[in-house]
Amino acid sequence: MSDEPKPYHHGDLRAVLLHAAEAELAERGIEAFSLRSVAKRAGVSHAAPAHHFGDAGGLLTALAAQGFQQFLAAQMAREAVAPPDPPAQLVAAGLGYVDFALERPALFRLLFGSSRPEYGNADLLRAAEAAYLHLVHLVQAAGGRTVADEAAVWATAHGLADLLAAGRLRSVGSFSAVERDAMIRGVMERVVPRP
Amino acid sequence: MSDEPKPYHHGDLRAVLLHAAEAELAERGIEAFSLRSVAKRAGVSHAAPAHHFGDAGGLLTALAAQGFQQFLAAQMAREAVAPPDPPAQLVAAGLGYVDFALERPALFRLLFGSSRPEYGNADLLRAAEAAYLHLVHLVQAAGGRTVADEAAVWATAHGLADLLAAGRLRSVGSFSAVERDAMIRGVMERVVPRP
DNA sequence: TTTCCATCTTTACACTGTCAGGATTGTGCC
DNA sequence: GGCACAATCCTGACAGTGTAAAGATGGAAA
Repeated sequence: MSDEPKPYHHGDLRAVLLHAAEAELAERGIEAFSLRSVAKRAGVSHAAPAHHFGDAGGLLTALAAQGFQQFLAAQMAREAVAPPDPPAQLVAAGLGYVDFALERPALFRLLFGSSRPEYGNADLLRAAEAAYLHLVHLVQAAGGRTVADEAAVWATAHGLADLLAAGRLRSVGSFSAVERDAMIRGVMERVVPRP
Repeated sequence: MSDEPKPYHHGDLRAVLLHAAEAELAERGIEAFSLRSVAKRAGVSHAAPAHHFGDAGGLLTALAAQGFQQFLAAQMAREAVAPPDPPAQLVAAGLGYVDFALERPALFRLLFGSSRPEYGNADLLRAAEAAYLHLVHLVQAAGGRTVADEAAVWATAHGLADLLAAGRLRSVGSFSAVERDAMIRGVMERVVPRP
């Protein structure tokens, strides 16, 4: 943005590339994602990303790791303004799950619907594991004990997020944000564990 | 397979290309899907598909339209061997939904997690609409009346299918097929409309 | 048989990711 | 301060991709 034309060693190229990559992902979608476009947007040569991320998969892996942290943050933001009882916290996590998918659909698709990130990467594994453990913790706090308890909550939130982000749930297309939230709450409450 | 080397006008190139495309999709995934590889597998020049499908998106669109029909058939196969009461039919549809995702994960991802097919295409719209209407019909037959009823069933089945096909539900990784079916049944029964 | 047209091939071009080698700049050591 | 070294970035090249244009082939209608 405010950089003067000093090509070499501008310090935080790695962060700039990650930012440019997410913008490219949001604008062109994951299908047309191009490493050269990212480099061009960052104002750098087409081979510069290789030094920081290895290859295109490495860049998308780093972006996914960062994305999982933001994904978890979106859930926690909803939990922070929800009643403290475990069922309400679980419903709030579902709302945050959908928030993230609707606000950043391309990134959401990178996290859950793409095989380009290398899921053996330590950073990505750690970030994804944190999001997973957070969900498991919420389910257990609400009294969930079985695999079905965990799967029901996760699958329902994930299905709502994926279908809404893709615009497939046509009946919800005309909903306002509050109507949509109310619907999500209603659905999530059906799968929250009941002791 | 049993074709003799008669290059020109071998009759059913369109069907052969669709078959090759699905095989390529299953083997290399949607990320590495290549039109030239499909043509090579079909034993034809790399520009031959253009005449039948226009461009790569056209081929994937036709593949998706065919895929939605098979997707609906997988649900109906489960319904055919289930009790005839509406709730059981709805649970069976969910099992078929997951069956399809597990047996053809790349195709499932093409249908629900890709923007490459052209969803304005008439054939694709018709096939997707048929699958959607079938679900809506089952929900209504079971007593569902609200948007939440429809969304709960669809999202849960879709979430289970997507997460299982991606291998994300680690707790289910060690399950046998019957154990997995039992878990899916248990989850689906929580969101089936109850009058 | 002759003409026409759908089908398929060949050729070409721009774009992509990746690699090798060269240019530039900051940094530790004397 | 001056210098070798390493980190960083650029240039150039290559194989592979999708797509368009133009030519080749063979079936079908006249």
